[in-house]
Amino acid sequence: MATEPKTATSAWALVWDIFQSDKKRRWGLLAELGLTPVQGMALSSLDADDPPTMSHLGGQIMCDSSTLTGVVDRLEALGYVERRPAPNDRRARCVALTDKGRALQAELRARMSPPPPQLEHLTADEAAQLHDLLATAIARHATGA
Amino acid sequence: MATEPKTATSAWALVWDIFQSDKKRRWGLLAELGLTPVQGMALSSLDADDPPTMSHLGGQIMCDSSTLTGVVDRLEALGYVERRPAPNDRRARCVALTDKGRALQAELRARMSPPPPQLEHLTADEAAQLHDLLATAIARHATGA
DNA sequence: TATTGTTATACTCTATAACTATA
DNA sequence: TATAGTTATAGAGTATAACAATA
Repeated sequence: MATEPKTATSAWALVWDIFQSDKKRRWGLLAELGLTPVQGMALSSLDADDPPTMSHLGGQIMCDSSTLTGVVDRLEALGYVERRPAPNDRRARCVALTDKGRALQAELRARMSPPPPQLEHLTADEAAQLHDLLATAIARHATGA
Repeated sequence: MATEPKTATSAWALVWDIFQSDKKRRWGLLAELGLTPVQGMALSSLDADDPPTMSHLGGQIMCDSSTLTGVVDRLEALGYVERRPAPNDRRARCVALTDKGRALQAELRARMSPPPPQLEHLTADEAAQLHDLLATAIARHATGA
């Protein structure tokens, strides 16, 4: 296009480009740990101090309850999580990390946290600006401002 | 954490949060159009003027050749693409959009392009700053600067 | 009656290995 | 020999419907 728009829409398109170009690295990391993408999402979203119920976890990772049954079955077979009765509802079951699962979660988070190479090319000031803009957007959205 | 870091890493974590919170909308859009996530990626990455070969398309959307065979089979059965012989290599086949596929691609791109609600809360100036920072990062990475 | 989770079923995605046709 | 694409096979993700236990 002749004139660059520079709107929220065009900025989002750039975010997409960066996300897409980083996909190979992320998938490779998961594969090295022997996890599928959904297993990685489930594992990294588990709160060690507050094990969610199946339905709560399903809501977090946008996963059907019948799908989640299979996913958690496999994570349990791998020894990363275990199902426990829920305290307040005898129908529900909580998904709790095992020690092995906690260790893998830490490893996963550590390896996933580095930004893609594009963002490494920003100066410290520029990175702080980027952080502030995003934090501002999120905060305004949260407060409905 | 007590002190906010404001680095490229923390900025990337915020991008993740926004991406995650927008997932439901994106998946819903695809479902409304009767497409799976991979089908959506394939369709939206096809260049109408320059149909890629199977292997080129597979590289773009990070998809194994045998997986892609099935994906393209289904897109072809739905009438969105058609396989054509490649001009220079009698082994290869190009994946070309049909008229129906071009229309769906336009619809898909139009519906996917709006930014998530968080970014709508930025002013025009802030959005332009965000665009510039991301464009700078991408440009420096591309030129190895 | 409604909700939580599982099972049954069917389809899609995914990768590995073997294969055909072409380079 | 190497590469492009398909097929066969097996496992994992996905959703719908039916179901049992509990709220």
